Amino acid sequence: MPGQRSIIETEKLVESKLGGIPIQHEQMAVIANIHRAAAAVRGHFENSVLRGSDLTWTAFVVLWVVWIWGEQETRYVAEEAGISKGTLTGVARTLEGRGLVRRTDHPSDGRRVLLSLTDEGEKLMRRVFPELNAEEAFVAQQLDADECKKTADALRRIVVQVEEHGEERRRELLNGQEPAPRRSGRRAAKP
Amino acid sequence: MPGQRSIIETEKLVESKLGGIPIQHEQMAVIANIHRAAAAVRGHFENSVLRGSDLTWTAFVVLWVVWIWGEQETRYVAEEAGISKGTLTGVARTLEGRGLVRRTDHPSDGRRVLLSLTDEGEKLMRRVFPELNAEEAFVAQQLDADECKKTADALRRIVVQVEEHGEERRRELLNGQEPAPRRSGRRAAKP
DNA sequence: GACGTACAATTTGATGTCGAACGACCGATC
DNA sequence: GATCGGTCGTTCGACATCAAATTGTACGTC
Repeated sequence: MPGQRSIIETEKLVESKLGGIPIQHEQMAVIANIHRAAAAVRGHFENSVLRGSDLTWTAFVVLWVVWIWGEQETRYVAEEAGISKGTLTGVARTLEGRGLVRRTDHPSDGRRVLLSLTDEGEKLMRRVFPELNAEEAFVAQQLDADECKKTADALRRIVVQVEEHGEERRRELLNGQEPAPRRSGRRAAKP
Repeated sequence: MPGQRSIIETEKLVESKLGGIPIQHEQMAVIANIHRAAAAVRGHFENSVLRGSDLTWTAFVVLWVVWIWGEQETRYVAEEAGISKGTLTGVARTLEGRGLVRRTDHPSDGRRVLLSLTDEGEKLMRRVFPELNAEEAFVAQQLDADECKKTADALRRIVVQVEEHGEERRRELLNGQEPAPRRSGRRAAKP
């Protein structure tokens, strides 16, 4: 999955494909590498420590959030885990089916649902998390502590940039037009 | 999606959850941020320039590979795009249905299939790629060229580490046991 | 208490995601 | 020219993924 082709060669081809339209090379490279790294790391985790417990990366992240922060409303879990609330419904169902999490009705608000770990879920996380952290150290082995910090900081600034200015940017790009609907997704019922 | 909670607070909780087992903090932070950044950037792309053409990020990457490198065997496209060959089959089917790519039998090897862009696919990429590159520049706006380079390099080293040593590492972790089967996936047919 | 607005999670439909099983095919060897 | 080990893309099953539609609840106002 690391570009089998050289970066230089790729950029030359991109230039020629576009016939002189200027390209932001450094930005293109850093964004491409973010995706490569995320996929490679996720794959390594799923095929090492998560495989034995039959967890996907997403399922692990959800468990992690509930483990660290305790019983939480589902929308906070979704936000912390970085997935949509619709996705969380499915993931929570899977985890509930395996006896790792529990759903509880909110004591005072009938709309809300709380997620918490079962004893088995707690036990699993106490075992799996240190193993996973060891793999985090493994994949980042070639970076010293300072490089880790600087890289983490740069990535955080990208996240902040999208969070703070992304929505406005998307509005500007649309320039007044209504956003195109997504092709997939639920259709309106006939009345 | 950026941790609503503070890093410091999170780390304290992790410590207490584990009761003294030491954790690699810098590595944990950089890996967490890689995933946050990848998800945020992908979401921004899909909701800005890709939305109008009804492309997912994966579909765009596949188109990009075929656009830049020309007609290619599917296994190379999958590798360059960073997805499994099974996934590529589905994505290529979708793109073929929209008239953006074409499948061609390999001239001398009946097992292989070649992917290439249709004229419509070419036209789409000439229009969409510069737009997407502009969004790459937008999300990386807070990083100067040098920071982009350093960050891209650090991420590349993580990818290389996993590619070069991941498989061996996973073997060591198993320590001679056969790997656990994945729960999902095709089952063997009855004989 | 009926009504309306707002917000919560779930459902839905199309698509992506993986690894393993599978069938078609290649090339070599006998 | 039959067999055999290996490779290629596809199929399969379980799951993840999103946004929009939907259902249900909360909490005002009248």
